[in-house]
Amino acid sequence: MPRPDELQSILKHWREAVPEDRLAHLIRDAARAQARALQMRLLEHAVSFGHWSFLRILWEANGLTQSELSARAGVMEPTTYAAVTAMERLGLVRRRQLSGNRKNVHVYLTPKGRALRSKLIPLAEEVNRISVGGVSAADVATTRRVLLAMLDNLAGDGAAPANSVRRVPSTRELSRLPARAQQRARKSAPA
Amino acid sequence: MPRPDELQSILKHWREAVPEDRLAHLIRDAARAQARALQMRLLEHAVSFGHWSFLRILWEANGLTQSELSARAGVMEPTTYAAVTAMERLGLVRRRQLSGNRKNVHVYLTPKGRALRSKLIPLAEEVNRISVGGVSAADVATTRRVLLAMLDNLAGDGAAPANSVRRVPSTRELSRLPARAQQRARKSAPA
DNA sequence: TCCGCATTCTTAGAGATGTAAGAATAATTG
DNA sequence: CAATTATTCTTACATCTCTAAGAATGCGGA
Repeated sequence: MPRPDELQSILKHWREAVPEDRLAHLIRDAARAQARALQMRLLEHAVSFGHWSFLRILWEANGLTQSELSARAGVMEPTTYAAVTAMERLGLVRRRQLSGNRKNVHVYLTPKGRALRSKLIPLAEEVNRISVGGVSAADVATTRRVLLAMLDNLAGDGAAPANSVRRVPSTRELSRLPARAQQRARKSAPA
Repeated sequence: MPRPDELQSILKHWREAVPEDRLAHLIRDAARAQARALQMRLLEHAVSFGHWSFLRILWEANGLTQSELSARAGVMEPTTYAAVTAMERLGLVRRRQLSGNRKNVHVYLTPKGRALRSKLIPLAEEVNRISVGGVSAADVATTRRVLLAMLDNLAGDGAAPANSVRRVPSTRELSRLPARAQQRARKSAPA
């Protein structure tokens, strides 16, 4: 989440040196800028950016299970678990199990969680309005279409080039060295 | 970093329910999909996605200080510090102080770090090629222009609506409750 | 010149997210 | 029906990034 002055610097970077394939980088920067803009606004309502995505799903589909929530949010279950736990502590949602199934945990909005909707949605709309200010609707539509196409193109990736495994190669595998080292460093000065 | 099957589900979501202002969400998903595609390829060379951005900067400007690196990467200094430490441990870079200044720490690529360039750049180009497959150059250009405009629009944000402070309102401030709780939970079952 | 402020690096710790693995429960099938 | 398999939640731990604060160093004005 870069700060405003750094955004300026990033902008400068984009205006000056835009070689060739930097589209991916641009997308990343734009995503971060938007996330930051929204987060600043959400914080005034004591909602973190992480919770926003889950709240938004629940406003549309209250009572989903945690795994359904995970799928819709596009994150793994531990992420959802942590977020739901935090939101429950903040009184925004409640876990409940329905009779007949002791495995599934359904997540329900509390009145407080539901009430946030009318406050938070306008903030997202404001950020959107600011973002696309001065951009024609046609260009926004094109951008949307291109991003969708990219998502489509990349969704097939991962199955991939046949010449190697390349199937979610367990992040650890090779980062084990630095991991261990960091851990060692941390533990060498505990209390 | 969602998995391929989840990407499918995300895609479906975008094709079916695309209400109004979801552009921000789309940008986020696209950024994640691209990051993931690149990361999978980088891992085969023992490079994490986090290191990639720093390496790329150093290939263009070897010997920057850590704070210069931070500015160019658009991240805070602790992030850079951690990444440089990890990369140093992996033998990709070396910290060095120039005589005349004992404060600034310059970061230099090792031969190993430099050699990665010719291996890694093609991977990024491949991801880019896959991403924009089937999209016209004109549409890509439009997308680039729109994203740049968005970045521009959002860069001014943060100074903001005059009716409230809204100046990087210290992420902690309100998330203090859940934070404490998590900490408590973690410490209640240590060794 | 020297003192105070600014810069730079570093440390501490929180939060989001991921992978891996465990436990409980449901579903399926021989 | 019982045993195996799959699903769901949970825990553990790693990584990346941030904010906050400390320490060392450099710099500029009284």
